[in-house]
Amino acid sequence: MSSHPAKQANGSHLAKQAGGSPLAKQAGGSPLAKQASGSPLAKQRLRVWLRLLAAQREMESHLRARLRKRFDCTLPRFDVLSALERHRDGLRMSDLSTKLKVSNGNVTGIIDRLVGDGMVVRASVDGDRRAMRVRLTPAGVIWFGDMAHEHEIWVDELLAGHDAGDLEQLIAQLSRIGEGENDE
Amino acid sequence: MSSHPAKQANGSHLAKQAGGSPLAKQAGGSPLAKQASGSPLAKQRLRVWLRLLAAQREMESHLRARLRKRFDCTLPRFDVLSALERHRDGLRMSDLSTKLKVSNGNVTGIIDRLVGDGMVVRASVDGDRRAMRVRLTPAGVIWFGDMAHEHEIWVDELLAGHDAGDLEQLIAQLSRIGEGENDE
DNA sequence: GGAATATATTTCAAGCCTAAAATATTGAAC
DNA sequence: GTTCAATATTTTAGGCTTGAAATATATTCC
Repeated sequence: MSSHPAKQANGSHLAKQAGGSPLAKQAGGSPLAKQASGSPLAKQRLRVWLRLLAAQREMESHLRARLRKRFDCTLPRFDVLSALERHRDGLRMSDLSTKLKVSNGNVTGIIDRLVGDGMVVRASVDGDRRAMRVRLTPAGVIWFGDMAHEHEIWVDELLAGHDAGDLEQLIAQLSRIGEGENDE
Repeated sequence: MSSHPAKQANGSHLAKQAGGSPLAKQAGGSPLAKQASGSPLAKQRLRVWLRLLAAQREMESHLRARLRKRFDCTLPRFDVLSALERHRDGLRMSDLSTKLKVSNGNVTGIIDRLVGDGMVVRASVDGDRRAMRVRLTPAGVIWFGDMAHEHEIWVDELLAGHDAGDLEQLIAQLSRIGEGENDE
């Protein structure tokens, strides 16, 4: 996951950018024209993307390690349980993949394992024999409750350096990235 | 990846309060007002984490799809090539895993495949027969150059809604998350 | 020099992930 | 009612990812 081009192979063989003026000439007509290619703003956006990625990885890696050591649970499993916790009446497989934004096949595998652990159950949906409704078991509810509690503390610690104002700024800026998407 | 506890079924055992956060007081009214969850600030931090995750996934998923369709390349491969592009004299396997923050075994597999594709080569390091120096091949340089160029445009598009001020804010806030880490 | 320890890399098992193909069922058009 | 497209899920193939164990080489300490 990620991508840091940061400084593309400029000076060598690739034609790439006229070379003279740093401000792109704005090749006008051609839709395939290099557009924003070397602009300072594009570079800054690239920097933001790399930072975003680094921050996400940093936090995810901490959370994954803790979840594993303390609860022998993975992040994907935690995510699924979390979604199910908010929908005690159950969710369909497709609801899960939509909410978590992962592929259908992926959800199938995660649910298989959670079923094997006795944390969730699959039930048929009446009126539609194609669909499956997935629910937390009582054990799943308890397990997730314990984990969620600690998880919140971990996140709080990881972002301890950010006060209310910082957080508000972040929410505002980050919310404009997926634009339109809104879980729940 | 990710994690949305959002509303854990707490109310039972563990005592709360995030150890590290000095600002985490303000739980408002009665002791009971602390409710089934942590302080409002902790909740807000959780919200930020979820947004961060959503934004990252959104961008990553777009970039991955484009990279695949246009260049038949994956993001991890792109990342490795990117690191190597910035170090034409080559990097050791361990340098790569450090820079990309992924495990050693992971890098081994990615490099194996890139070698198979003729985009990088492994050479022994003299003075240390344990180590391997990995370098881009000429074909790798060209391939990465092409991809990096488009990749920058894609990122530019994905963050088109953010102006210089927004970007500066984001960089400032995000930089304080990994705290201390700094690639290159 | 030789033993213990540390470093660099690979291998391994298990799980995550996607895109695409395969199944099964539903719903709509005819 | 049969055909055809859409929907819900699983399966499959290939690749990514981790943490831990295994190898091989270096270094340090005696």
